[in-house]
Amino acid sequence: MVTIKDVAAAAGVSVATVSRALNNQATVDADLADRVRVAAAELGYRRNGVARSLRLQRTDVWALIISDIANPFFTAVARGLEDVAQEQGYSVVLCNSDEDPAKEARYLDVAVREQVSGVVLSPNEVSSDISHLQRLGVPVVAIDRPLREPVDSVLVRSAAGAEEATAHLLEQGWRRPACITGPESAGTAVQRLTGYRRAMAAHSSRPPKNLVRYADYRADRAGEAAADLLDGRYPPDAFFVANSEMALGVLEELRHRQLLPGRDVGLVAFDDAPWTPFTERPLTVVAQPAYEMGVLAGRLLLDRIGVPLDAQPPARTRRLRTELVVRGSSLRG
Amino acid sequence: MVTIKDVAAAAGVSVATVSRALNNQATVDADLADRVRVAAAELGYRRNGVARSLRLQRTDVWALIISDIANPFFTAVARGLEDVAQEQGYSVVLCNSDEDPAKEARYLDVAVREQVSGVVLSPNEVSSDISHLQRLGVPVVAIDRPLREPVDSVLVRSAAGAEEATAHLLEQGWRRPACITGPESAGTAVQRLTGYRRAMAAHSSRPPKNLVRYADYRADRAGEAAADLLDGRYPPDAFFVANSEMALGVLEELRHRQLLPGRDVGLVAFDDAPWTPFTERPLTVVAQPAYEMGVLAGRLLLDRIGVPLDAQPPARTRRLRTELVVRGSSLRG
DNA sequence: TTGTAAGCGTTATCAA
DNA sequence: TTGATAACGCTTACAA
Repeated sequence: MVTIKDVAAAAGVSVATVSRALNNQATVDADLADRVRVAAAELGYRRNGVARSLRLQRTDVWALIISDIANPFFTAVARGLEDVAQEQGYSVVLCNSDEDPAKEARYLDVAVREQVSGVVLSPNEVSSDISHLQRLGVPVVAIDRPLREPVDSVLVRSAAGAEEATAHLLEQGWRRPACITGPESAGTAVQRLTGYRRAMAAHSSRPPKNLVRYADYRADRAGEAAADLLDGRYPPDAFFVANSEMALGVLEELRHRQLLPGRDVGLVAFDDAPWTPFTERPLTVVAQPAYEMGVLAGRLLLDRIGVPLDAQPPARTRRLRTELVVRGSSLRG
Repeated sequence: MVTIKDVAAAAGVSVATVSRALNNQATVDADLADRVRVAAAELGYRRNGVARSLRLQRTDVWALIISDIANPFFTAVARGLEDVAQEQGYSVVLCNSDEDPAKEARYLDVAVREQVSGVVLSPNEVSSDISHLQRLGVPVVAIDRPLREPVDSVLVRSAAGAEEATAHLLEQGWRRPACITGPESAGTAVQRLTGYRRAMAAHSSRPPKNLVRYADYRADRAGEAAADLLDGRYPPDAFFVANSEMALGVLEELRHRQLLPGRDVGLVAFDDAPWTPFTERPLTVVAQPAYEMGVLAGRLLLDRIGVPLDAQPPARTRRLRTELVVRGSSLRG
């Protein structure tokens, strides 16, 4: 490995001068600086980031810990965050907790150990433990899902979006829309259910019962939930599904039963995805500004990095609006 | 920050003993080890991975640098790699090069600087520069796309898969299947085109011309390519598309023209995705064993990590078979 | 079995 | 403006 020492020897200067030259410090003579840069290039020197981090007690790395890498929502968030990061000289490393609290804890630990300078987290549970990061003063931004701890958060108005979606189904004339939501431990799942319930209550003083199922945000469990609902005593005639991945499971079950969305049943999914316009009946969705959320999270991080603990602003929460995109699957006939 | 020194003081031992105890070395007295562990837990000590890496000249981190995070193929690869890594005590950090050679170079540099102990890369170009990693003895595995340098590789039999897909279209009675492939710089794009050409040549001694377009593996460019083909003098009656993301662009263009796959045109995409069974006519695809590829890449990495340079095996290439999954979009009528 | 101390590669302080 | 040197937190000879 070529170290700063080798460069110093080659350029005939001290290691201190090399360090200063390579970090573009103004106090170094232009000629010397050139000589150093030439020597570094010739030797193929690359700064050892580990040593640098140890000395500086910080890195130029942010961690983005997401709960499902296969979910296009999170990949769009990642893009947004990364664009802000790159612009400011940070790198983003992505960690996939896979909806598994143990994996999430592992990656939070990695973030501490590797001294990342900021963490964006979509917590699996509102109770996820970020105390260690907080104690070290590493800024944390919760994204998509709320955290019990008071930290900066970028959320969507889930309840409002869910309410709008459910109201839309009712307006279309569907009588018994069911709700398939995520796990009870996820704040978003609860909020989307709340929105659904609000719309149902607003539409009728005695809303139908037993039309709610908790799945785990995964396709197959959502398919089972749909089957269970359809086999019930008073089956639903429409579905509000709390994310697009679960919509795939529901679509499979409906196809299996030869029920066509937009004709035999109504269907709206929370969360857009690239494929949603191309299902047999294009899918009506509640779109989230995922990319913007990533950008916003990055900005919140930047606001805190390098700011002393006593000058940190209080925790801020940004709640972004969703947009109902009506396509075919929610219409009647 | 709580350091090993604080733990030593609290436990009344030396830092060396703390280090040994926390690394489960056999040579340390059981009682003492317990005392150390208790002290560490009470103080909330976490080992500083940066300092450790500097001393050991290695980390427990692998980098996976992929060319498109929104592509489900790569997310499945990531899952496979991660499962192997976790099992062996490594963490995987994901970097998204976004089909941009500059970003890729940036992340390769980050990998060097941060001293990751292994890199899995889906190169944007066959000429991607990994020389620095090689010089340092950091094992590299190329995945999905070949690299000019001799490194371990996990590829699929792209040409064979493409040939099978195209032959299937021809067998179904489509006369003029077009090929929309990826950028010329990507090895996979070239191979898939080769397979297409092979099938066309095998089927007819004078295969139709001007039916090939290079897009960049992105949906919108593929849509434009489809439009261009359909507006040509002798338009195609079927499409072989080199990945599933581009299939979305083609689907959009077809819908725009009210052409239904499986009735008015034939359509096969290389690369499966979760949504492919749910398009208006379920999409026929060439499925790749993405998860297994990730697992394999991890195993190849493990074979080299910690092995001295002179004991390293020669570069190995694994070529995995694809599977043609016939659904509706390639059928006729 | 335990402790002392050197050293990983860098940056920052201080003196020249 | 430059150089010598200490320090970041850890692991590991080597000594006791």
